[in-house]
Amino acid sequence: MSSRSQAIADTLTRAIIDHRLVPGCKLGERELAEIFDVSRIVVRQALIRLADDGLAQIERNRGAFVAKPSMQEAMEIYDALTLVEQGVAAQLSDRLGPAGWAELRHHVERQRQAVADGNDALADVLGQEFHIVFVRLSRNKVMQEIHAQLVRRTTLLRSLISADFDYCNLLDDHSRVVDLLEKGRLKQAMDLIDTHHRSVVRGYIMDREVFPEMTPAEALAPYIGGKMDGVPTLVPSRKPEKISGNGDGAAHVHVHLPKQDRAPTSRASTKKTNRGLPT
Amino acid sequence: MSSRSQAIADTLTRAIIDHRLVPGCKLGERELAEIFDVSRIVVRQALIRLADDGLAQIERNRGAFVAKPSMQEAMEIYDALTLVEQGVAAQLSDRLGPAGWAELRHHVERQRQAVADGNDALADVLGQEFHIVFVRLSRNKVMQEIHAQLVRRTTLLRSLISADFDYCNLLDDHSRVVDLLEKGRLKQAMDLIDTHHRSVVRGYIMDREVFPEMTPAEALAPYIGGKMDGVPTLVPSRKPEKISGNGDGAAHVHVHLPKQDRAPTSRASTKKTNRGLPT
DNA sequence: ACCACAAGATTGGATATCAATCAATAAATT
DNA sequence: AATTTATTGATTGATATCCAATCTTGTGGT
Repeated sequence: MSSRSQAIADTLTRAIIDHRLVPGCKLGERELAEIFDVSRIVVRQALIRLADDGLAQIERNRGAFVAKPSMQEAMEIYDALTLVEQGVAAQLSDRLGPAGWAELRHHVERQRQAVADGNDALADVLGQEFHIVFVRLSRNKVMQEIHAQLVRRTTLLRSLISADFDYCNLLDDHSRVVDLLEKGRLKQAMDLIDTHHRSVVRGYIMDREVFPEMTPAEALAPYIGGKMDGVPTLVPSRKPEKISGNGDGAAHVHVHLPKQDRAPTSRASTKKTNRGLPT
Repeated sequence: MSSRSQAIADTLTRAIIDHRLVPGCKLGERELAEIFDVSRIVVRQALIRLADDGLAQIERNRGAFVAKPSMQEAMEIYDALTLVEQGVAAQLSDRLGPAGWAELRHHVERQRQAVADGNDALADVLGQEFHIVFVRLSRNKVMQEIHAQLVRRTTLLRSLISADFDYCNLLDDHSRVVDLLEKGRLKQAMDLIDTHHRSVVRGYIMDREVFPEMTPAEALAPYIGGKMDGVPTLVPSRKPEKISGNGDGAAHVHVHLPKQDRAPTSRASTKKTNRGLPT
C-alpha cells in the first residue's frame, strides 16, 4: 500500500464508478475523515487526486463534490475515448501477434458466454473490461493510464444520465471490431469504434435529476472496515440486495437481433433502459 | 488563484519544463517548504499533483524526485503523443473551417519569421506552441489537457537526453502537415506526424549522465518573490547568460535544406546538437 | 575490509489551532 | 409583512508542533 491518501482516493473512485456516490454529492472533509478514520489532511490529499482525475471538483472554500460534467464535457470525453481507441486499433492492426488476437477473441467469448448464462452482472464487467484489455495489448502503459482515466469518467457519466440503447448491438460490436481488425480492414474497424461510442452517447439525457442520493457514510460503508467484503465487483454472486437500494434492478432482457444499421434517428427496436453497462 | 498547492505545483512544473530541475533531482519537503515559505503539507499536496502528472515520482519514506523516465517510457510517451496528434489531425481534416487553417498558417508563418530573424528562442517556443494550437483547434478541452500533459512529459524528457537531429526539417514539418491536411491528404499527414516525432526520438540518447545539477533553491529562485521577473519564457531578449550555466549554448546554425527523406539510419547532414527545442 | 548496530534525518501522518469565507438563521428596518 | 442587514455557525485552507516508521549514514568492533 503506497500511501493512505492513495488508498482513500482508490476507494472513493471505486464508490463513484459503482454509482454509489453520484455527481454533485458533497464530499466533506470532516465527514470523510471520520468515515475513514484519518485526519482531514489525508482526505484532502485524496480529494486532490480525485480532482486531478476528473472525478471530483474542488471549489475554493466550498469543498469538494463528485464531478458533474456538462453535456458538452460528456461529448468531449467520448470523443477523446474514440480517438484513443481508434489510434490503438490502428497500432494493433499492424503490430498485434496471434496471441493478442486470441486473447481478444477469448474475452469476447467469455462475455458471450456470460450473456448466454443470463449472468448480466458478469457480462457488464466483461464488456467494460474489453476496452481495457484492448488498450493493454498496445503495451503502452502511458496510453493505458490515459485510457483508463477516460473510461472512469465515462463510467461516472453513466450515473448522471438515463441510458437508452440497444444493448445487444453494443455487445456484438466488440466481436466485429476484432474481426475487422484481424482482417486488416482498419478503416471499417475505426468507423465501428466511432459508431459504438456514438450509439452510447446518443441515448444520453442529462437533464434528468440525480437518483435518490446516499450520504457518503452509507455509500462508503461496504468499503470500510474488514476486507471490502460485500463489495460486488466481478463476482457473479446474486445476493438478494446488491448494490442499489432502489428496486429498479429490473431483469435485463437480452434479445439477440440480426445486425442492422443503427441510423442516428431510428431507435425504436429492442432497447432496454438500463444503468451501468454501456461499453 | 485557486489553491496555494496548485500554484506551487505550477511553479515546479514550470521549473521542470524549463530544465532547471532535472530528472532525479530530490524534491525535499522541508527544503521546498522553506523556499516557498509554506508548510510542508502544502508542498506535499503540490508534489502529489506533480506525481499525478507524471513529472515527479514519490517513493514511500524516501521522498519525491523529478521523474526520470526510462527509455521505454520515453518511447511510450512519444507513441501516445503521436497517436493523439494523428487522431486530432483526422478530426481537423473533417471539421476545421477556414479560420482554423488560417490560424495554423499564421502560426507557422510567425515561426518562420522568427527563424529568419535568427531569434532562436522565440522560434523554439513557437515550435512548441504549434502542437498546442493544433490540438486546441479540435475544441475538445479533455483532449487538450491530455495532450498538454504529454507535451510536458516530452519536455521533461529533453533534459534527460542529448538530442541530435535535423532542426530545419522538423520546422518544415509543421507547414507540410497543414498543407497536407487542408488538401485532404489525411494519410500522408498522419504519416508525417509519425515521422516528425520519430525523428525526434531517434536522436535520443538516454544513458547520458545528467547535467550539472542545480539545487532546488537555485533552480527556483527566479520564480519566487516578485513577479517572476527574470524568468525567460517567450521573451526573445538575449541575455548573455540565459538559463543554462554550462557554456555549450552554442550559436545554433540553421541551414535550410531541400526536403529530403530522413531514413532511420542516415543522419549525417546538417545536424546540430542542441537542447530544448525539438517539437 | 566487512558487517552490525546506533544515531540522525526524512517522510507520512495526527492533532490542535487560526483566519477567511460561505450558508443560514435571526434581527432590524422600511 | 417583506426585505435587507447582521450575527452566528460551519467548513475550508493553512500553520505549527509532535510522533512513529523508515531510510541513510556513520561509527565501531571483528
